Amino acid sequence: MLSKILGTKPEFRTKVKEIIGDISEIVSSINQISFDEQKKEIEENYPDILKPKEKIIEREGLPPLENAIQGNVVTRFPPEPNGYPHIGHAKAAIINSEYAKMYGGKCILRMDDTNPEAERMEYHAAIKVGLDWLGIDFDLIKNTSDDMELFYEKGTELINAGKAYVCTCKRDDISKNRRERKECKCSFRDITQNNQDWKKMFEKFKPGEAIVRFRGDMKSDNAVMRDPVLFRIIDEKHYTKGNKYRVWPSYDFSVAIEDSNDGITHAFRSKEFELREDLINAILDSLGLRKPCQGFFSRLEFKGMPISKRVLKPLIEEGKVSWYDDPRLPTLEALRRRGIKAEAIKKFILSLGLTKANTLAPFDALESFNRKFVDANSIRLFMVKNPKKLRITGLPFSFVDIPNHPIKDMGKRRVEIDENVLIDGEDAKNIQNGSQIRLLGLGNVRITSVNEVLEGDFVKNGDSENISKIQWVTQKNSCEIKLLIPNQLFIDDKFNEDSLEELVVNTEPQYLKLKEGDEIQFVRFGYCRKDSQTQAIFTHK
RNA sequence: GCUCCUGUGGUGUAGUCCGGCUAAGCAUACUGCCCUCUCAAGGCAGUGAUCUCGGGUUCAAAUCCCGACGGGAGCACCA
Repeated sequence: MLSKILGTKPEFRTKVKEIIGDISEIVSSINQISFDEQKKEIEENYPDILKPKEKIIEREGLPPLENAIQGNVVTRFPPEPNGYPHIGHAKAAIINSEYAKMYGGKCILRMDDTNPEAERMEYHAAIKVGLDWLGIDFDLIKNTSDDMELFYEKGTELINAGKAYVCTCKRDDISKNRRERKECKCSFRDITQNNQDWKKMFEKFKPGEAIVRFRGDMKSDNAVMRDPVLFRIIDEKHYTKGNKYRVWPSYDFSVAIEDSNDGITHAFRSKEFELREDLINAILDSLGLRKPCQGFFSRLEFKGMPISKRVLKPLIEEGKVSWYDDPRLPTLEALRRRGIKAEAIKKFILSLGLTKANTLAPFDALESFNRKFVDANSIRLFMVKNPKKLRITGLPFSFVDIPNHPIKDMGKRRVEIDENVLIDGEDAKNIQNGSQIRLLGLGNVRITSVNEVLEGDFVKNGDSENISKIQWVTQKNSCEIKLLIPNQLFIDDKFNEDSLEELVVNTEPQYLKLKEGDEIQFVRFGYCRKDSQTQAIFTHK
């Protein structure tokens, strides 16, 4: 009661002590009155109270950005072309591009390709295809490696300012010193010496012999601040730049420079980069460059659907999973092939919000969004598993026209029929002799025999209430296809041997007329996507 | 081990910064009803959280403070 008053009338908050007495007096006097009388009093004089509460209007999309000016927001998505894009990439790309859209700004796609050992054109292309499919438009597409001269220039600047130095220590010693928070001897070399060594890195030094380190703080609690690497030597051929460069900037350095240089105002990336925020700011501060606002979000993974290359690669090598587009995987290609729509992914990801709490989303949340997109456009087709023969006598017609969709006008299809049809084995089990069944779109049949082949008589104008209604296909014209049903890949960290069911099923000849990639709903079974003339993949119920 | 992040119904989240009009909104899942020649979609209703736990501050705490516990990440010449 008190809270209610203070909430509505904040001006009373300073006089809490006085009010508190008044309220308890009033409340106790009201409590003297019986409930019915109270109710009557309210109904007569204060009917407003009885009205249901207004629904709180839910905020659409992402939470507002700090320091954002309409029209001036620039975001970016910087994937490394070292693997196939997956749902995690989608999250980063969608969040960044949505923010740009929200504020009428721009979004940049920047291929973060500064490790020639890992990058490949194949991945670069796959990322582009994936983003294209997601329907994300970028205002600018570039590669980090396009700015190598800029990195060298800024690196030189840091060395000349005494804010970076060349370190020639062994790798193990460097990490030992980091752990012990000790400076190494290279840290004390003068600027002239550093400049000479810096030049030598482009020619004389071998990979691993020298690196450029940022002068951070070896005593810092944040381990990434302990004189991190800015440049290292890699002689591997780069997939677009060839052998033009061999001194490559590290992630922290290139991101800092690029974000600042590209005019990025807001940079969102996943949580594992959180410790780098201080470093990036420190680098930009020591160069006197503008800093973007950084934001972080949790990684997105589905239960039992690993994203990491470390897990996926062996599965592919061992043949446990066919390829990166295997419908059990969370890669964009696999999701697409399985029948998940880009719009559904987008809605789903936005529904997860910008939390930093670990998210292990259940796949059914995505399915639910997808179902809404897919339902209206999916042609309904009959399909039977474990077919059981049914012979119908007294069939009065040789074809039926069946609507392609129960609500939406998607036309009808003509199905030629004769007395021999197939029904689903599961349905056949439940049929009793003498009972009636309804063959959807056809009519009722009274079962007269339940032997190896079911037999029945056609019933004209049969009642459809309280009768099981089942799908069917003809024996003569039905087509056999393979149906792939993806299940959870891992159960409790162990590969699920039954993660991909393969069924041979019979469906209508209409299937062959559909385009590859069309989403269909096999009636009473679920949504599936046509993968080829001979194969369909189960999307979800 | 050290450092950082995080903890709201079965699940995913909103609210937490600036304590009060909310014993907590939405989605999903589940249940029931309506619609229906599908076990889909759509419509309606319902179950379900004392906001990880324990202290503290306050007239008032999911919201602030302290502590514990659980989960995750970083400690690479990968990004």
